[in-house]
Amino acid sequence: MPRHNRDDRSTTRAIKNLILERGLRPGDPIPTEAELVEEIGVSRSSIREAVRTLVALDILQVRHGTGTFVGGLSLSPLVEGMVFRGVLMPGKNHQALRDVVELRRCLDLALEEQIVDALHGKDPSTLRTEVDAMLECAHRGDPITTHDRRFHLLLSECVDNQFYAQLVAAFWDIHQLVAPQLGVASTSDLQASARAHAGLLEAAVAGDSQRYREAIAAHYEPILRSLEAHSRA
Amino acid sequence: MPRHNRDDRSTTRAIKNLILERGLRPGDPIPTEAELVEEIGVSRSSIREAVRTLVALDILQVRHGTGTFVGGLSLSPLVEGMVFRGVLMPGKNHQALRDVVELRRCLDLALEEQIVDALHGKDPSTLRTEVDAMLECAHRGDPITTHDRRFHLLLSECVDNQFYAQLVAAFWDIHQLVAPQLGVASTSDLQASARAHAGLLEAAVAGDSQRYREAIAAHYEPILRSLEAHSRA
DNA sequence: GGTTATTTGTACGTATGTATG
DNA sequence: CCATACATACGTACAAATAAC
Repeated sequence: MPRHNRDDRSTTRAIKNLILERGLRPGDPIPTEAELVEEIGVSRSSIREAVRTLVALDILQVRHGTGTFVGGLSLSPLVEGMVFRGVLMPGKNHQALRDVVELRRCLDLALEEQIVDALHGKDPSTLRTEVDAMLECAHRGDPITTHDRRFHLLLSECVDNQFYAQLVAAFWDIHQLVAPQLGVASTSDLQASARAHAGLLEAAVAGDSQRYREAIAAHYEPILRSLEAHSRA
Repeated sequence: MPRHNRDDRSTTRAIKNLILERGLRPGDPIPTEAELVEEIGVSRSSIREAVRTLVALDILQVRHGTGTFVGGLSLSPLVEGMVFRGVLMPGKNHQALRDVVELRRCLDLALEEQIVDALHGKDPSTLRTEVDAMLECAHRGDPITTHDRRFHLLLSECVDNQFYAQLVAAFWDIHQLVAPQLGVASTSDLQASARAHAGLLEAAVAGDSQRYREAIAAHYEPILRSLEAHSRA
């Protein structure tokens, strides 16, 4: 009496259905592998392969020796895939990275109005803190990556769209993971970048849309220039 | 002499490195499982679990009885993850789907200039064909999904950004896969949607940015209205 | 068209590493 | 430190799909 599980798609479906039927939420534990074997009716190998698939999609998380849990449903698979694309296809001079940066810039411009509206006359201390830290780091020649990321994350939260915030984080991660191929940024680039972030915040709290759009251009100028330089090489 | 492969991360890395070192491209075959066992030095189970991970990310593709190949590096993992998010988190009235649609609209508006520039005075037959087919289908009350998708794909190719085109395709797929929860669209909605696409094309070939932006609004109006209706329910 | 070799899919058993109490 | 529960890894055998002869 052979089974007809063509591939692991049916097993992954079964696990996803199990999550839905029981109303599990991110962080909740799912049955152990042995229990899944019984409930779904396939071998342990198949369960494990299906779990791998769902872990890759951040639908599940596995803690060795502890158990398996519902994942964060983040955009991490997007990041991993795009990073690999970036290193696999360096053709046409980092076209993949350029595409990501261009799209980041487009989205920033498209949501300028919402962000300026949200920040006009506010000057939240969280954003200010990150900007000050960036200026300080750049002055010392230290990398500003952690503050840079937090700044953009905080900024993205001004828009009432969780998907947008996740995309911003994903784009930032992709950029950061692929950028090392371009070589390290100079101290002057660091300082210019820090000042660009300061300019973004200033313009937003001032409610100056025009200046905010110019600050976006200033923010991406060193990155795109670096990409241009590598295009000619 | 125990091995120190902590998890499948090292095995997936090994396979990815293999692809990079040999300069393989999407569609190229990679070694068989048995060969990978020898070359990487882990068991077949581990190889298979790593392959599952990479298949989920569309870095690999497996054909039963034939072999394993480099995948299309598409955004399919983004689609699968977001779709599951949409069905798992119906809270706040389809917030996830609304976020995706809103972002689609933002991107369309942000790239309006590039698309209008590319199409001004052109009126390409490929786009015209899809629009005519949509109008015809809507008139008969048939779904316009396939032509709708092709139209947006063709439109996205006017922008010189492969990532944008992939995102458009992914957003469309997410929308299409989650939307059935909202119930079927009426015939009048279908016809309105078909006319909206026609309006997009007309405005673009006329080089009329203002009208194009209005057409974008008309395009998303029925969708957002449907989402609103379900929010109040 | 049928046979066979190749390759992936499934199942099972066993031993080991890891976290919890 | 020990015992328990769980995930990790390995090896083997067989089933199913595909391709080539």
